[in-house]
Amino acid sequence: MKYCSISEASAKFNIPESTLRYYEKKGLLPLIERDEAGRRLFSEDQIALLETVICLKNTHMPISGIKQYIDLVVEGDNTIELRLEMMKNHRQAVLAEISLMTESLKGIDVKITRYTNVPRKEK
Amino acid sequence: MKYCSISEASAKFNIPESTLRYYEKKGLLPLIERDEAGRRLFSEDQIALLETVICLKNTHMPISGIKQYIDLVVEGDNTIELRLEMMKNHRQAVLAEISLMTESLKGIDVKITRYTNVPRKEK
DNA sequence: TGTTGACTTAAACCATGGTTTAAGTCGTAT
DNA sequence: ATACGACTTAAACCATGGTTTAAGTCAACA
Repeated sequence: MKYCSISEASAKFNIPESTLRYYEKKGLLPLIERDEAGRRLFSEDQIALLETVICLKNTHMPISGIKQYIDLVVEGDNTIELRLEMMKNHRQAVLAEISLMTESLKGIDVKITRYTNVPRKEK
Repeated sequence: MKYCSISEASAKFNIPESTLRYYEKKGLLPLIERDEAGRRLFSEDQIALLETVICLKNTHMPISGIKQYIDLVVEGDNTIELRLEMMKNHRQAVLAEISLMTESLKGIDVKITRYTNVPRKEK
């Protein structure tokens, strides 16, 4: 296995090192190994987990929710049902949010149209 | 013109009264009239403006940005170009965010598929 | 050997977006 | 008259999601 340092992980995902440390402290990145000097070593599994964390973060799952999910992952295969439920629920929430944004975007487009077609002295 | 009270506005958009007061204080709802007793009166124009505020909020424009926009609206017709620019920029930001969410949703769907097809004792 | 750069920690700090509280003022129904 | 519900204010409070700071350790290079 290849390991990477915090600076490499930071560069890879374009996330500040401070944020990665914060995530670890919050339990989003458990089981991170250290070298003899106490420096974090991200295994490939950790990187994959980080990718999942980022995916959940991008879809606006709160940190507490991500932690719940990660805790289930760590707990092992007998939590797969629960994880499935979580992901299904989250999926619905994400779809709802995308719908709301898409709907609200229409209001913005109306303004763009209106402001574009303002033909001199007309409201 | 019809006017409505804060409780009516609150009910209409399903937004707490405290939030409406907060928005007014932040400059998102300027020029709100009062009755003799000092109570807010939302005119139809104010309600329309509030609808815009909500639309921008739903698409994650920060309060500072919404205030900028509202300030331009209040300033009058000579700011239409600027408003158009703002809305165009915001539109791009919203599209980018929707893209990111949609893309990240794929990662979630992969998990759902994986967890759904876990056929007994297989990783 | 010493100084530089990458890392560590805990704790303090910050911005954002509200929500809650406390104290008070009205208008109206009893 | 009074008591109730709807409203007002300013200020305090809160959660979320980080970021920054201060002080220290370590490896490697000059």
